Amino acid sequence: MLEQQLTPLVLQAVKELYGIDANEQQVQFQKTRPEFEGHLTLVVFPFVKAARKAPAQVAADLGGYLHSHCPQLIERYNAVQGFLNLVIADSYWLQTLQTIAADDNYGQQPDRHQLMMVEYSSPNTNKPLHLGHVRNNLLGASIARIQEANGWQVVKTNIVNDRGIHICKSMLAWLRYGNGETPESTGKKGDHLIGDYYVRFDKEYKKQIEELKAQGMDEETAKKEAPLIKEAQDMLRRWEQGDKEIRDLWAKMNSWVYAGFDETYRRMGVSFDKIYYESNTYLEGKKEVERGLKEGIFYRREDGSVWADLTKDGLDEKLLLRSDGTSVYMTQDIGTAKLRYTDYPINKMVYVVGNEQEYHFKVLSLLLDKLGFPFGKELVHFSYGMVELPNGKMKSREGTVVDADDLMAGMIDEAKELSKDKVNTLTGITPEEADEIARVVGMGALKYFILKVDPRKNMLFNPEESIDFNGNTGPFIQYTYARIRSVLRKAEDAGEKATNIQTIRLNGKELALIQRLSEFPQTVRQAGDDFSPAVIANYAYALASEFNSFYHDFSILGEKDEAVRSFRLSLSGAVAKVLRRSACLLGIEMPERM
RNA sequence: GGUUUGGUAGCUCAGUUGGAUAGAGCAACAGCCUUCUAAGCUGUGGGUCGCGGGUUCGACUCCCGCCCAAAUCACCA
Repeated sequence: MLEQQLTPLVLQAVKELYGIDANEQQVQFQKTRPEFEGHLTLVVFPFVKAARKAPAQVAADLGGYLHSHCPQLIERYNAVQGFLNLVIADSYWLQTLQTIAADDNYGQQPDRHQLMMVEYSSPNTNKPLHLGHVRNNLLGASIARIQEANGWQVVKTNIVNDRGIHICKSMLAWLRYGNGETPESTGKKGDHLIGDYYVRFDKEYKKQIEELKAQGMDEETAKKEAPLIKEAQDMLRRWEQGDKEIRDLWAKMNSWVYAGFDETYRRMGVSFDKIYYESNTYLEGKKEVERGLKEGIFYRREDGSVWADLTKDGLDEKLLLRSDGTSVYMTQDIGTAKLRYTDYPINKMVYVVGNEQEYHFKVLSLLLDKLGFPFGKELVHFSYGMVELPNGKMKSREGTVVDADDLMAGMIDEAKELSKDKVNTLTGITPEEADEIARVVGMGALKYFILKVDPRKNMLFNPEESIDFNGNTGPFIQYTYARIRSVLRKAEDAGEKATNIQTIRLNGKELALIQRLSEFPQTVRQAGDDFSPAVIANYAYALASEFNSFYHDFSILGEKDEAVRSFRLSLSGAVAKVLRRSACLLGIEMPERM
């Protein structure tokens, strides 16, 4: 890398010119701002005091030194105040492009020989996926790809919350009001069908509460005493006891939901290597808690409930088993962790879970550590922000959720509508291809929209305003790619070749593109270190944007000079490759035409 | 109340160990298709970087105080 090449020379320069023993930290390079001439800028302020000279003088001195010691690399320089702008020779950039073009895995970091498990999605089985899950799934899938690019071996996992009071509510409502409806009989996706009964339960439950209140009961008591909730709780108890009738119903309804989820995951383009079910892990969690109890890590209260005392760690006391012996969320997570580490040699565990659960994961980390799991302390809670609607948070019971299936279908419809005139002008296009383009572009718009924002921040989604297809969007990047592909196809037809050209003069836009391309590996590393697909999205946008500007100003195939034409083909090919790779890290597909 | 996170253009967002005159997109306005795909390109307007102090050659960035918003502190998940 350029900076690494120049740093020792700068250290040598300050030593010789001023007698300063500087360290690498003080050698600060940054990309030259567009309003100045140059590509790389050395910030000389760190040396100004010790040099006892004006900043502009130091910059000029260092410029002269670097230029005379490395004329083949540094063609010119200019000093503006404390900034030394270096003009790097074309030959360096041409060589850089050559290296990039020849590398089929450009950006891929060396193998770490370590395994990272990424948990994401983690749905409840009582309702369909909504926009919040979409953010989770897209982030999880993207992070998995980004960490693979950073040399990790990645196992994607999903913990399905398939048991508990929530699913009992749906089951009960279905038994009472369902008349034996099935996905087949209604033509509804299974997850939506179950979700409808979850909503139905809530409606009837509220009705009962109101009736009880009308009879003079206070709200708190009414919520506990309503027959429906008591029945649901009874159902949960029977489930835990293994009541065959309840278990059969539960299995049937969950299977409907899974078929629905599979469909949604498929459309979303996310997948898992291993799926865990809470109904299988909660007992394991209980065992671990019992062990902790025996070993004196936890304690039992008089009512029989089991607790962990975390006051010494600056946290509170945490419940692990209820007084009736049933498990809570934490118990289940402990069990799931145990099973996972028996199944895989995990070096790092990552949980993609919303920031509302930060406290939970702080506690989980501590508890796993206390229980003697080596991975406890280092678990990563990849905590992302909520998706908010203009009038606040989404609430499934209040019907203010944006459904995942509806959202995806809407995006694809919109892409189809928008592209109708355009796509039909493409030669030899079939209706199937046109549909496929609409699907890829619609999903690309949705994915980019969600992934381009910093995961840690809450983000706003306004259902009234459609997601853009112009500007800083997924389709912008896809379109740039499709245009390049079109040019490359034409070049191939004409027998044009991208060859290794080392002798031409570069224009500013070509040079900016090569420099941008050269930043890809560090961008991948940063995205991995920060767990941020947004870093990749921003990079891809900058690259596409710069290419479009170049494409507008210069002809590739129409260029008279054969060497330049060949170089531009090579450059365009490299841009397409890196755009594709970036999009892939985001889980965005690229159309060959659009 | 404690803890955590955030507050940048009308709106949605970038701004990576502190660096030059804080950037994009959308929306508005004005241009550019007989030339490799106009989902594109070029330009104009739009800012007290929540407020006030401090640290220093230099602060959107670091520190302190305050204001606002969100999350969390459950025998919920």
